[in-house]
Amino acid sequence: METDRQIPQPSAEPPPCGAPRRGRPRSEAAELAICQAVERLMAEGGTLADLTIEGIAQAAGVGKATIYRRWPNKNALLVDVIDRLDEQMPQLPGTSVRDDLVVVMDHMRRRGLAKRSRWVLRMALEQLHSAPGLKEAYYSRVINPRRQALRSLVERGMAAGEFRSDLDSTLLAELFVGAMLLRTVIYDDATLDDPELPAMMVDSLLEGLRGPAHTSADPEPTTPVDASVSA
Amino acid sequence: METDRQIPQPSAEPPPCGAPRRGRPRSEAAELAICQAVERLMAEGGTLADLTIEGIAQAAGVGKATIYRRWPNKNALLVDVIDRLDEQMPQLPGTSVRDDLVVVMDHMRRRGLAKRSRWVLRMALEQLHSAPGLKEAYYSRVINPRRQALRSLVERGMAAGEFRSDLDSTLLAELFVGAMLLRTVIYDDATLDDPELPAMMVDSLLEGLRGPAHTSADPEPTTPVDASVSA
DNA sequence: CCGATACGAGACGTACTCGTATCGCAAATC
DNA sequence: GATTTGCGATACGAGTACGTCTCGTATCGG
Repeated sequence: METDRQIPQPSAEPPPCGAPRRGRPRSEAAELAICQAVERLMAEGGTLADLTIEGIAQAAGVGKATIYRRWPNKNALLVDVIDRLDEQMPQLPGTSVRDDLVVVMDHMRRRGLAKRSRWVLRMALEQLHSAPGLKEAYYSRVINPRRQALRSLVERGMAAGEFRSDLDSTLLAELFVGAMLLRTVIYDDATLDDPELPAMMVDSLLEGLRGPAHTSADPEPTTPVDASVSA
Repeated sequence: METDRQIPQPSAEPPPCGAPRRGRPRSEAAELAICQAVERLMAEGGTLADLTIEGIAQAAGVGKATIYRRWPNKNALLVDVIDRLDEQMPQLPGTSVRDDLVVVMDHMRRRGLAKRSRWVLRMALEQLHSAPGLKEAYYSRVINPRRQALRSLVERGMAAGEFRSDLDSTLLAELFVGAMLLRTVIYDDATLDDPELPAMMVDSLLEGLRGPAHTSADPEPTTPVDASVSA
């Protein structure tokens, strides 16, 4: 149990006020090289345990002491790197919310293809890869049977005419369960207590999420503010 | 010591055929206790690294040798436990595919509430907890800003009438991006190459996933059918 | 020039875990 | 009863990583 010791101040940001820092100043290049090395190693995949201090130091061409002079421990370094991540949002066209949404989701799609992004979540799942066979066992035993069963159910619905049949059954299944898995796995702060949630999700998806705007007359009193705030 | 004869296979399942197994037989209770201890420790959370052999042995009240007599290493034990998991599907009412789907998703919801289930995925995310602050930094820096931005976008669409406004904006946002996150994070074998995927997802969700079955005879595919189906 | 600090490199101690080996004892077959 | 195997407990070696410390060198202020 290592508690994060706060030794006086090996802090990342030495206070520029007060004494003008006698002696050799800290190399800004080293600090940059460390952070960039961490990001590079993150992009290469691997689990949290694979990100060793010595590996980071070597990748950055830096001694370990140079790292520990700036961050009290490995954890603080990683948190700091994550915190400095400049997660840029995609440029939204602003023509319609539907178009903006498509852009956002295409951004997600492309980032899903890139290794570097979503490292934290990917790292978590990559941990399964460090235990050979565990991932395969879990997927073949738990994940895939459920996917298959769900796909069969969806295909039954398509054959019965309850569901649209012009979409891929796999995609249709994912559209149905995606939000639920999101809540149960990733958004761990989201509430799951409402027993009406599944029915609401299914019926909303069946009915469609479109509003009345695509028709001409719309005397809706809610004053649609459609200012192009997409910046 | 002549090591040639002994122990070619410490396999988990000693072949019951052939010789009737001289000496003391293996305790079936020990095997059960081991598996149950693993499942219990899984339920308690923690990462893959927290599941140590000695911890398992102690939790099971068993010596380490008893474990290694049955499984060649820790990984095989875990894979075996995962593989023996009796993942039962929920009983489907079968009245309609929609009702079945609601049951399936409610099953997911309830399992999401239970700690024990989905251990492998949870364990992966729990790894973030082993690095204090990392999860918080990632969520506050990456996940939550995107959630917030997406929610603002959805609310803009609701205000503009493009989207339904009778649903919670958070839920609406999750319905839109759920499937995409599913593919980018969990279903890593799913393809993301199709650049039309986001538009197809968004438009399908807007249009609704219902088929023509609930009406008598109207196979028109494009006209949005708006039956009065209030939940 | 001098003290102070930073640098890269790497040795070092600590702690943890895996997987093996050993030690009495227990439970089965021969 | 002798032998063989399993049992829990635990010592052991090997490996890994963290975080500290030392060494010789480099760079700052004074």
